Amino acid sequence: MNSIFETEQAVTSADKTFIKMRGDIVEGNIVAGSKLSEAELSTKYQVSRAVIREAINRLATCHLVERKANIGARVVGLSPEGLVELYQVRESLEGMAARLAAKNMSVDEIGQLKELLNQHYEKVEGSESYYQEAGDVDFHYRIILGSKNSHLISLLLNGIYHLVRMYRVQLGMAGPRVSTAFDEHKNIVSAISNRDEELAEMLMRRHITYSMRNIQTKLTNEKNRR
Amino acid sequence: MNSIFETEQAVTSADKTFIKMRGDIVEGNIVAGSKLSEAELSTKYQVSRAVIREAINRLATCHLVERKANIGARVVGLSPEGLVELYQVRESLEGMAARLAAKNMSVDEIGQLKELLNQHYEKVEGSESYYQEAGDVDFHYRIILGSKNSHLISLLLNGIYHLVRMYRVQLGMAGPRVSTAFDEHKNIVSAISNRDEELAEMLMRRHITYSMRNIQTKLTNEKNRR
DNA sequence: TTTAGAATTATTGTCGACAAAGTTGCTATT
DNA sequence: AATAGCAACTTTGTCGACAATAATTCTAAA
Repeated sequence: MNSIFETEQAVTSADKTFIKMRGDIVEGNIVAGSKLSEAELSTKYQVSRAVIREAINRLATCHLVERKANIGARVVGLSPEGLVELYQVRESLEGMAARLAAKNMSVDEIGQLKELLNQHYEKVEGSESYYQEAGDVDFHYRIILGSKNSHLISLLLNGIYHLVRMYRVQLGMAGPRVSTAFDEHKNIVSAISNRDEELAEMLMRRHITYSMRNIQTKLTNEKNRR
Repeated sequence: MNSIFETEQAVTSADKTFIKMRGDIVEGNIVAGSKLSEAELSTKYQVSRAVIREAINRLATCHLVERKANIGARVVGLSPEGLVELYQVRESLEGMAARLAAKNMSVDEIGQLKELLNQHYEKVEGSESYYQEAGDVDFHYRIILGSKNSHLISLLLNGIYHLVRMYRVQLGMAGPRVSTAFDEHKNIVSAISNRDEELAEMLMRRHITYSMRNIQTKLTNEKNRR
């Protein structure tokens, strides 16, 4: 899926089911806001209800579904408000991640990050609009991992990022903002390279804020079109 | 336990067991770093292994235990590094919470917050060293709730805060810093009251950083004493 | 016709048993 | 005596059945 790491190796049946379901939710195959029937899913994914229940619990910890006792689970709904809330958290956590990355990334890792940036540049130059998704995700992933803070990594990669992807995929975030985003990435790397924690955090926060505004614009345009 | 809200009403058996276990882990009745045997816990809490498993899963989402496939779960270990990582996340999230609280709290809520502060002041004046725990937690809770951001609230209250408490309880955080902290609280409320988002965030971040340094000091003193 | 209540149906929660994987300790060979 | 491999045992993972709770339907009274 995305280049660097397929870290999560599913060993147990619940693992696999969880990952499948998560994909189906993010991609919209299981529609946002819909109710999840354990029995139904059990036949659909060919596993017992026990593993479905475990999968649902894990999805709940990613904030991809919401569970209510004795009532059941529903897929989270997508809304402009939800998007804003999500990005506020993202801004906060990734800002900190950038700060810590500036502090904790090895020179080697920073070198690789610059290398990645060069690859992106070539893609942008060649105006292959490839860039957007995978590249951007890759960039952010490296910085998050560079923070070396396990809590942060877990919250972002196992939690928030799938919801972010869900918004991106289902609201069709392709859009421009490519070259702009590239410059922002470049400046962030520069700050990290200079070990300027403050600046790295600030730039990352701005970068994410801009990105949110970009999505919001599309969201409202989408609305007006109807 | 803490004054404002006993929001989490346990309806199902797994809920209750989860809450009991969480308490036992935070209090140290189940010792940090120890392995959790499902069978053992099953007899201890008088419920089936299924509900123990569910409870353990939820504990894992709070980062209170770590699960490995086909091997089992162990209670998280307490370490200086872990504490630092935890507080970095806390700084980031609660900073954002304070910022959003400055934006989103109603004048009424702000009034109540000031009221709370007055109560604390009386306690501090009368040199009842009551203050520390409950009061501080209460203060932070209100601001977090004041952010009106459901992700933030969930991450902090259902997640991080129990781990924070675990450190506090098990490393015996009583300590001074009472009057100092009180002034910091006052300034934060002041910033929120003035709707100064930037300042509120900055002050909250500092407040948490100081608090971490305070704990760290004790941790190292503790170490040297041995 | 509408609504309150009871009976029925469907869905989630809990349980004990079995399957699969991991761990430990023994045996045999070098 | 040390180690590799096998066997017994322990622990976690998965399953289907039953219990408890919520949703629905039907009936009866206003």
